[in-house]
Amino acid sequence: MSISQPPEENLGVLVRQVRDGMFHLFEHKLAQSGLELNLSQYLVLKRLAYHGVQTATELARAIDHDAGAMTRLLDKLEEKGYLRRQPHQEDRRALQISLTEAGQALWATMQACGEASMAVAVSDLNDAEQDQLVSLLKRVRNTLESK
Amino acid sequence: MSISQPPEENLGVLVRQVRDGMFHLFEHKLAQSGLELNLSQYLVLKRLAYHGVQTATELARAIDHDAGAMTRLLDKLEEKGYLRRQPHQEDRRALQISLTEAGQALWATMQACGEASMAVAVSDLNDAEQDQLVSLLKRVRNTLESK
DNA sequence: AAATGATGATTGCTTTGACAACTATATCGG
DNA sequence: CCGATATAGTTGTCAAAGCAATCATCATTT
Repeated sequence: MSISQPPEENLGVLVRQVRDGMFHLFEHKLAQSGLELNLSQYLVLKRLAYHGVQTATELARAIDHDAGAMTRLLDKLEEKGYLRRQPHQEDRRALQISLTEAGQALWATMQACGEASMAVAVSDLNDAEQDQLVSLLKRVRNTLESK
Repeated sequence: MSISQPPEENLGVLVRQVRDGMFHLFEHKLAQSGLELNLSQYLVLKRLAYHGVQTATELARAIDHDAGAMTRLLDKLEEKGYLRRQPHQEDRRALQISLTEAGQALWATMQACGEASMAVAVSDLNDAEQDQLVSLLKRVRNTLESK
């Protein structure tokens, strides 16, 4: 069966390698652009750019992070002036986190890095193959998240 | 184009989710079996089980780890009695690392965890689809590692 | 309305892994 | 053979992320 034949070419190893490869490529591109940010911070900005105001919990879930890690990640981005924390209107426990002007400007640059990295990663696949890959990965992800 | 249409369904996010999903499932299965080991340690044992004696550098490269991280990882596994470090015969800088009896016994148990996790992950794909997925991922990986 | 339990955010603690500096040994150019 | 350089492994330091505990607030139940 397809699961465990070759010593180090199985699905688990491959997914890991691809993930790490994309990760390194992306962080390299960020550094090249003079941006001192990491992937997690990028994902938070992306989420805010696409979904507008969010709570810390929403952000944590979106990027699959611990709440404590999110607090500290937000500290850094707020400190650098890319986002602001405001009290939530209806829930006094929660925050309303949004991008500042600087954050929105930053997002444009980072988005370019993200798209460039992705383009490199899939440069050997045609459109149909890309769709196929995405479709297969979605099914695996859905299987996994349904435990 | 297929790269960046849906907000959070692109290849990068998916690879990340699948990798994390498989990772958590596997570590959960290890814990269930009463094994206090993590994925990296598993990968080292796997490498030793399949390739016999290895140097620390070979192991580090095999699991894509820093040399310093490898030293400490080996410390833990040696301390628990799963492997031994012996001086290399031809190169006095290097080590010959091999599994102990306990390490080989442990490997059998861990292998079962690994295969069970993998089986869950791909349970929604038929054999042809699994091969397709592996093939596409290999191409992406090869593209990435050729920079 | 009070009590109980759930949720949002923060903080302290720990583990993991990267990076850099260092030592010892090996290899290569002259 | 000798000096320069590269490689193997170890160690110190750091940042990122997970977990547990805490506090405040919300929701539910009676």
